[in-house]
Amino acid sequence: MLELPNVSGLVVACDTETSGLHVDDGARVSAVSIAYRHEDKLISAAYPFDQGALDKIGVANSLFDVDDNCSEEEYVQLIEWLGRQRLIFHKMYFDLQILNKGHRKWGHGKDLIMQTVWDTKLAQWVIEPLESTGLKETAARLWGEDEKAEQDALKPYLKQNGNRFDLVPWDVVGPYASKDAELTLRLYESQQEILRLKHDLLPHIELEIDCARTLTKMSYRGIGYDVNRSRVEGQRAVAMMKEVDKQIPFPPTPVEARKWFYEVQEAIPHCVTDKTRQPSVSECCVRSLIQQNIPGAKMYATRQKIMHAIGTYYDGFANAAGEDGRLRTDWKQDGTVTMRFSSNRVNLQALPHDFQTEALKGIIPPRGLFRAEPGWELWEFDLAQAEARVAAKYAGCETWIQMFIDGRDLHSETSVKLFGDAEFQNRQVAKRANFSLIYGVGPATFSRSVEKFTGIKLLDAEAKKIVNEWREMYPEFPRINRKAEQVAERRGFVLLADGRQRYFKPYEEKHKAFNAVIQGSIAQFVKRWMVGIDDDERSRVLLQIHDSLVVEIPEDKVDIGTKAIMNYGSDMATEFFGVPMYSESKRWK
DNA sequence: TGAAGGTGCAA
DNA sequence: TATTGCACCTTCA
Repeated sequence: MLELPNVSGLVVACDTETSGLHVDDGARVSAVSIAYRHEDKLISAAYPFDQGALDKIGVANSLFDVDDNCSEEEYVQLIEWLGRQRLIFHKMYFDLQILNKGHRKWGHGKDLIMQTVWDTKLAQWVIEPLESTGLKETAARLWGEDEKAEQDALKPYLKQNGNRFDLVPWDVVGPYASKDAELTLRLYESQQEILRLKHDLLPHIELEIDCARTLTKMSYRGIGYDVNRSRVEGQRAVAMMKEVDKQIPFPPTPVEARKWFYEVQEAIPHCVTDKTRQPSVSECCVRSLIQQNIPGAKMYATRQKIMHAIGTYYDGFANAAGEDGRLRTDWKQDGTVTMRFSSNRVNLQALPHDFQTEALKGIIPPRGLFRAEPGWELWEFDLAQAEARVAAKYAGCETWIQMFIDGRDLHSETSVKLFGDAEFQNRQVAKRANFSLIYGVGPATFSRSVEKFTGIKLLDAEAKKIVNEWREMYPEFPRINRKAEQVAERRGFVLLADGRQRYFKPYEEKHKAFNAVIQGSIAQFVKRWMVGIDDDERSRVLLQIHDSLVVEIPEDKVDIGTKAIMNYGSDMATEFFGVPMYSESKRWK
């Protein structure tokens, strides 16, 4: 059995080595290392449990190629012992998921969320937001630790094994394996020292750690997805695409499309590509080709939509789903400049609205393939007009604030002021103006935004006129944009609603400072909302989509549950931002 | 075969 | 001077 002190409540830094990067791609524990202080000594140890994987390779090469992995009993002993300590990880989100899945052969998954008290990666991100938060990079920066010996020793093995740490023999990695747990413990201790002086950072770290707990639970859960149906609908989409291709008078690739549209048909390019400045065949450009009655344009646009849906959703999601038929995104919590989370592996923060897949007639749209747990329902909660309300507050725009207090319609009123009425199209343009001009955009970008979202083409003079009139109507926004830019320039950061600092890199453009305040403040709020409503019995948060939350609620508690979540969000947001905020809900089905 | 570019999705 | 984020496909070195 392993030699572990028979005590509880020790601060233990823990690190896992694994066979991959995501549980649904088969990642499991291959080794566990720990570091702690006991009786004034720093003790560290590393235990292999599935290292070298002799049974995978199948053949022992020499008398010394023995299986030096620890036993199943020792695995259980270690996990139970960890369950009695106070744990620290450098990215708890990852290790907790791995430990919750357990060993490749033995299982013994254990949820250690409540035992986890600190995350050195999250803390490091809050303390030094512009530096790398990698463990080795941070150690090198703080203490001049050099990892060269380790790199040199492991490189040939990793190269041979496709970067699989778990396939490197234990006699090679073993000596280095406990290093990360040791570094994590030392980093924790140094962070505690720093926070004694910068104690105002602690609440921000605690919020991030709370979020990590919820994000970890969200990843344990995943979200129900109808994998079989996804494949069936995907096949129907493929058949549909083949039919479409028959009607396209050129091989349906971007290069051939470009040739056909702009050389053979001599169409007028609507816009050019970013880097190479070629005539573009993107959706907005093809829309202009359709208006020019260029043959093949309509069908090419349809093809692009269908192909994107197949690759990203119907096939992509089906391939990424876990064995339990649930989709698990890989949440990235730190590192975004916006303070937002991001969704990786499968991007569940960019699910198409049904109107995007209207070209796929008779095929179930991607959102229709998500499934609630039997006895539960899926609901989405969002903050209505969050950016406009928060921006009005920080710009000090009384006109807007009063509208929100009175419950009047912002876009209609802007439309009336700009165009004399709130007819559908005018209101749409006014809405785009309100969305984009609060951040100080110019006529060109405004015009593009209007065209993208409404299909309405404005003449340059018209766009310029609207922008100028809008700025005169709501002068608080141009002013606050200039002010925010100056603050960012002078201090190197702007403050968000909760006091979190959003730093700018030296070379970073500062004109986006006001945008950063609004986006960042909303992100910080939604973190609190998410953490506050997450509960395994009454309302499980499954997704966070920047200003909205997708939540699973028991059928018999839907009425109280949805009301409670909305009231909680509305009240907390109104208090948080000091302007009337409210949340809306709609069922996902 | 990997990087870069283009495209499309979300907020 | 809108901003930010991610995945898939094609092209090209």
